Amino acid sequence: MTVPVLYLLDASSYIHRAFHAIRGLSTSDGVPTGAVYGFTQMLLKVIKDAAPQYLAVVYDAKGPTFRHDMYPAYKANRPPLDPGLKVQLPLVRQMVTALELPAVEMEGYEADDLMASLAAQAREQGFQVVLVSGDKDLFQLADEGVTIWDTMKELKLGPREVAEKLGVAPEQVVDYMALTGDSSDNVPGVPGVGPKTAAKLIAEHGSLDKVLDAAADMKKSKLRENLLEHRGQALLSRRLVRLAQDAPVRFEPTVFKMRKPDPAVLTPVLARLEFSKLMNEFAAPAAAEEATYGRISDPAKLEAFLQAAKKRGRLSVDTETTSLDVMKAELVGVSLCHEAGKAVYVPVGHQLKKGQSQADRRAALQVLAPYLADAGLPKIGQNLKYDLSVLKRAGLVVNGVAFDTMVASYLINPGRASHGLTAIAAEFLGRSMISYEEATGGKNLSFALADLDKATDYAAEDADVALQAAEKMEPMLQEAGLERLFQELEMPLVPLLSKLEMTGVALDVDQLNELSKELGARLDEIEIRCYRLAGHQFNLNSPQQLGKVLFEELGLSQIKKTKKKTAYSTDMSVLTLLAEEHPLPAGVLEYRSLAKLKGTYVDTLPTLVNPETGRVHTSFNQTVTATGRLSSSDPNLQNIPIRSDLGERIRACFIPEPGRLMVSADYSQVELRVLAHLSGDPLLVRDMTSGLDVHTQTASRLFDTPPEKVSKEQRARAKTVNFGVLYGMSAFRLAREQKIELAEAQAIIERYLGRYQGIAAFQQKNLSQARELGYVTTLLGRRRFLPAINYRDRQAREAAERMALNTPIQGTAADIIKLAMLKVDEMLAKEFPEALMILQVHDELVFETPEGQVEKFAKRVRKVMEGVLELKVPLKVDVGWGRNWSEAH
DNA sequence: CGTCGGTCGTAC
DNA sequence: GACGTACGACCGACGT
Repeated sequence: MTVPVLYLLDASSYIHRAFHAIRGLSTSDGVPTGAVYGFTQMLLKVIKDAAPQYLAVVYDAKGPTFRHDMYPAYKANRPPLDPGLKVQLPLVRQMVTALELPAVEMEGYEADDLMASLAAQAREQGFQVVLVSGDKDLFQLADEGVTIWDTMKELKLGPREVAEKLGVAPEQVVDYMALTGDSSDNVPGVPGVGPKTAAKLIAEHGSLDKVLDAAADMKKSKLRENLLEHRGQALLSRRLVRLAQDAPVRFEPTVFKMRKPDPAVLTPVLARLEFSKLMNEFAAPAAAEEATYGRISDPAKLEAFLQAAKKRGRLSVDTETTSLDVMKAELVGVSLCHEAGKAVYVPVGHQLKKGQSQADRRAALQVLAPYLADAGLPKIGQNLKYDLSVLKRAGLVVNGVAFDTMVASYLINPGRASHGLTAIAAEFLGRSMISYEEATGGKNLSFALADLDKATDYAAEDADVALQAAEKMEPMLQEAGLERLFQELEMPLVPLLSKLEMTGVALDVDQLNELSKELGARLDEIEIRCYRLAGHQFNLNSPQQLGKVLFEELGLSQIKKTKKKTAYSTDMSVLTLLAEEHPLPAGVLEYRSLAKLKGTYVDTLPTLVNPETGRVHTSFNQTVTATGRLSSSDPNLQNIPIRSDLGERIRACFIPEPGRLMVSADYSQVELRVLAHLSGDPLLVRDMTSGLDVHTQTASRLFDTPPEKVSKEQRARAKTVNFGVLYGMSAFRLAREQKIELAEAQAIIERYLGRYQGIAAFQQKNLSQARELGYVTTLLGRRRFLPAINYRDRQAREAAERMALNTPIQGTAADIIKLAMLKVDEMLAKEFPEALMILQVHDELVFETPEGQVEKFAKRVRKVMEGVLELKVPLKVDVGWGRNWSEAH
């Protein structure tokens, strides 16, 4: 039979090391978590590597110990506990508890003493003991049954290794340390005696007592005096470093037996700490019992359920489909819930097995339709935009879209890594959920093929969790002052975005294909030219290979390294500089710009045209950006080129239906106007109101030149400064951008903030708010947490400062255009029912409208957009139109 | 053969 | 050692 092994883990040793090793980790709302994370990782590593059967985490006593009675100055040199660490200590205990690990602590004793005492008892009961710690105090315990494992240094120390390391046997370690002392614990030892001398003395005489007895006869006068004079101090030191093996703890194998953590307990702790990676590892196993939720296949029963929902005044809705792509997804089932824990699933498109039944699709949808369309029945759900689109395609209109948990989670904390329902369930309800894989029995299997019982549990749970999460979130939105933003802006946007996505935009595919051929030919030429210049073929798309050619073979000047310093940078700025030395970089630049546009847009866009609608349907994501902007993906239509000629030709491929025109309306200088409003700076407000050119005015003030005498170059410089202010620019960057000395750049920024004192004050206000409250806000109260703003890590802190300066501006601009989308949509419904909103590109809205009404349409759109909010400066909108998106600009 | 981090480049 | 916010193509290392 194998000998059982007990692992005793020194918590403090690892907490401190983790705290210092991992700086700058915190939850997205600002609770530091580096020490907990590091500690947990280390703990899991021990569990994984050693697979211990018996283990305990051992803590130091919170208050003084018996050593303080012996020696009041014990550990007196320790600086006070860092507050960032102090707040994590209870979190570590929570984590250990949640992992269901046995823990030991005792008033008056340090962890080392408890470990020594437990080890002694475990040895008597026939256990081997491993002391998991980095603390050398424990070396004294090493013997044939006790080893010390320092996981950080990957060291396992038995008596032999201790003897090798210190030069004395484990039982001599206390005597040795009595001579050397321990500066971290303020144990004095004997002055002038370090590790070398101590080891030599102990080896020669055998013990401390014998060393002290022999002191008087020693030859080295300094050593002799020190030993004689500090004899008492040495004896005291030995008492301090000797671990108590008689602490009143009891080793009971059953108590120290490892258990498996319960996901239901662990999940909420991991969620609160935002340890999402660990959360995946500990995901709850399948709850593969019989269905706990109900299933409805009888239309009459569905009717009754919906009547109850109507009476209760709310309905949580979730759809199951065959695809994540809404424009391809077919409805498979609908889950509904109006009372926590009592959701139902209505399958309408499953492939059934023998003996199973589902609702007749048409009958079920017919019953559902009036309830979904009932604006007086508030709808709740997760990512309702998706369900709205799916249901719309199934012929069902949804009104009364009241509470989207994904959107609510985003407003409560836009910085969270995920606003998925699983994350929300963990964070707000402390529960885990059935995974899609479990429900369908595979990763990418269609939901229509899923086992009906599993599908029911999975689907119904979504509706149930959304309902319950919404109840939790509602008061949190109130508390944070986000209620109006949620109710009046973000929620009304949900159906509008659904509509926008479903509308899509038409492409001139023939033109794109033509462009592709032309670009292909030009790329071939450039490629050949580049190979000739390099002397051989290589992959022009590989920065790594290019770096080798440029810097190793051709010997061009190395200008900068990449972020990770692993390679030479070959980005645009570098190649532009190198173009003066050699013709190859210019060729690569040309290749890159063409290849980029060809690969990303010209060749890709046509493949994304939906065969049913003949149009491209992007996703407008409402819960992605940290500032409140929308983002666009699959494809991203918010970064279609505009600056180059080729970009214009790509934009020209975005076209309206025949007989209609493309209309583009964009806010002019919206961020500067927002800055003027938020800061109230008198000069900027005056400039933005007067209609004069704002960059010329800035140049005039920066360079002490009358506006009419401002040169083109001065205006351009002022423009970059104005932009820089919006982004929280550093002097360093400005100097590089404008190719001027750092000192000059500093002077320009100082002069700017001196002239625009309202802006300087606004910046200070944002910084202090972020430091004190931990977040910044936009005009409509949108929040962004910036935990890093109080970090010691300078780079992280300064990045957070720039975010604190930029976010209120960018976020307010986002608030404004979202408001504009809603107001324009209302206006369109009343006045231009044939017009369609097509795209939003941050400060621009794109429409298509019948040719005949375009001028009147443009006028009305401008009026509505300019009037969405009354600011200290007017909002200005430019409207253009044409036969394609390019012409509309 | 798929995943994922790094690099680069487009937009506002 | 980077002025803010995104998305995505491509490469190449890494793990299965």
